[in-house]
Amino acid sequence: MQVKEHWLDEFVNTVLDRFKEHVVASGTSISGSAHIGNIADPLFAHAIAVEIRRRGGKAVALWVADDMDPLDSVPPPIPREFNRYLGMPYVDIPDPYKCCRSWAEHFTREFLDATEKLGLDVKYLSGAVMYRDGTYLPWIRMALEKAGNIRTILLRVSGTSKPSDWLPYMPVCENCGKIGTTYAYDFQGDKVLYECTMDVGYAKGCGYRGECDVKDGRGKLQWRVEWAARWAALNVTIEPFGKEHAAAGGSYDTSKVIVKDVFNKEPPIPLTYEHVMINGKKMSKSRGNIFTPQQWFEIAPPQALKFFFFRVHPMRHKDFRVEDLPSLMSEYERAERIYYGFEVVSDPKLMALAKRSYELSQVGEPGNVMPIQLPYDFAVVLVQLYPNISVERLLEILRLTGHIWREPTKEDIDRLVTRLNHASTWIKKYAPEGAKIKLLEDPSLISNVLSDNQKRALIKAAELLLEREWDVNELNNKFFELSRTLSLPPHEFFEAAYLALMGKKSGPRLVNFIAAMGREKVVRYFLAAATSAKSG
RNA sequence: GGGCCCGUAGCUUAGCACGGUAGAGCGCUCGGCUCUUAACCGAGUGGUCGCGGGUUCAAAUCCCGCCGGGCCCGCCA
Repeated sequence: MQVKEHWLDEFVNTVLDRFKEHVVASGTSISGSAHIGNIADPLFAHAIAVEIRRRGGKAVALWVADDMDPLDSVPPPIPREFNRYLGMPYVDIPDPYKCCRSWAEHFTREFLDATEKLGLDVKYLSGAVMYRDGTYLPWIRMALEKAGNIRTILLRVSGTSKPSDWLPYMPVCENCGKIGTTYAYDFQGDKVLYECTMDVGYAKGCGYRGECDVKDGRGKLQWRVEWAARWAALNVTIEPFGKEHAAAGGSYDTSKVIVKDVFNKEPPIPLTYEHVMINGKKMSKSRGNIFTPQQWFEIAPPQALKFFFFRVHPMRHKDFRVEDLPSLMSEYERAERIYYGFEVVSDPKLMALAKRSYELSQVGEPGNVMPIQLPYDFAVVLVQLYPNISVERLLEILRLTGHIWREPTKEDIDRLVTRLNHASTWIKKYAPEGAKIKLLEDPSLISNVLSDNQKRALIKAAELLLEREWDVNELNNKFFELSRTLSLPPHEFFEAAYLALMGKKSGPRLVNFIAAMGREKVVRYFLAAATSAKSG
């Protein structure tokens, strides 16, 4: 039986069967801060291109910023004053954060910053620039000439009926600057006649009538025509896109007919994917219900975000729950161990898939030696026990716990420190209560669940702690001795200690915990838990 | 009105294109590490594969129909 290939490799098999040279396009609307789901487009485009090249084909990956689109809602936290720009193209709207020349530039930079961190080698193109520099010009002219044909296609494929004078071009209104509200009804040569009279819900036309020269780049093609024009202009052969475009009668269905019948070119091979949801709900820029790559990079490395996408088939639903990040991270760490042969999986298929998912998730080539791992969930405990832990102390602990199996390099140490920072941010911003190490407010309340023997042990332990500062291993031995002296099974002593401190039966290694808390404070907790029952 | 995806152990899921004894991880339980405690190791535990039909010697897998969950298109991109 043949080993099942990773879905990406299977996809590349099918595209290489068609031809050996490819242009892989992707595109994103610049409607605000991107969310992690928007990364799928350039991520897949890049990975496909890399794999085609690896197999001896030719491929380039593109990412187009759809920056001529009209603003149709102002996403939080951008102030409501920006409602006055509704209907205008993103390139003409000021930057809400005032650091860039325009809205488009700001959010494009933000997006490119994320693709760079993810190591995505995608060629950046701007829609607005392509309208200005003539890239789209031949296709705009053709679309105007064959507008009747396009109207027929829209009606037949998507059931959208347009008036008989409708043209697939949206000029920017010279008077009010809006692009979403203009209606182009006639043209002579490159001059398009329009009236700014449309009411599109989020914006209303100003009533101005004018004309616009398509060579000036002050306008855009209607989306489904634009998409087809982009394929034609850039010779796109492959494009990943979200399933909203893939529905029957949706934009892919329509654009593929337009590109064939109107532009006389072939549509790209699609790779459709399901959207990423957050906490079981759809991410929506306009509702502000998003998780951004920037937020991701505060709590986890870029490789893990890539892994999130590559580990499952793109058509599967993916739900990101930030409180479950540690389990995603441990899956990633496991894939890393499998990749480097430190862990063996009995099923060769699973093993191959884990390796390949790991490999695809790297930024650049994977290193020769496995990085020293600090499991995310362990990091979460460490940062809570030792909020300001030094590198020396960290290495000492990791040596004790067996995580360090070779001399750490500078890169290893950087990764470990980054991991601690990530874990610490995660704890502060997103951790569920269960992951937090929290001391009891009133340890005396716990006394009624403790046995007399457990209370005696806590008192003895408190006395021990008062004696002097102990070495952690020494203290650990003392705790075992103490339990035996009282004929108390050691685990009952430890349970009592955790109950007294946090109201739970287990916790991080007790002696470390005590060292982090400070012994005086621990003594107070132990005594309170052990004594108050008699008085109350 | 139309389309897509998902439903497999308490949880997360692999397997489904090409039918052949349901497989992991987490959790849980127990044990080990002459002393263990949110770190390490081992074992055990656990599934009417959403439901009902059909095809077949044989169905988680193929076909039809339902149910439940989610998303999308039909307005704009």
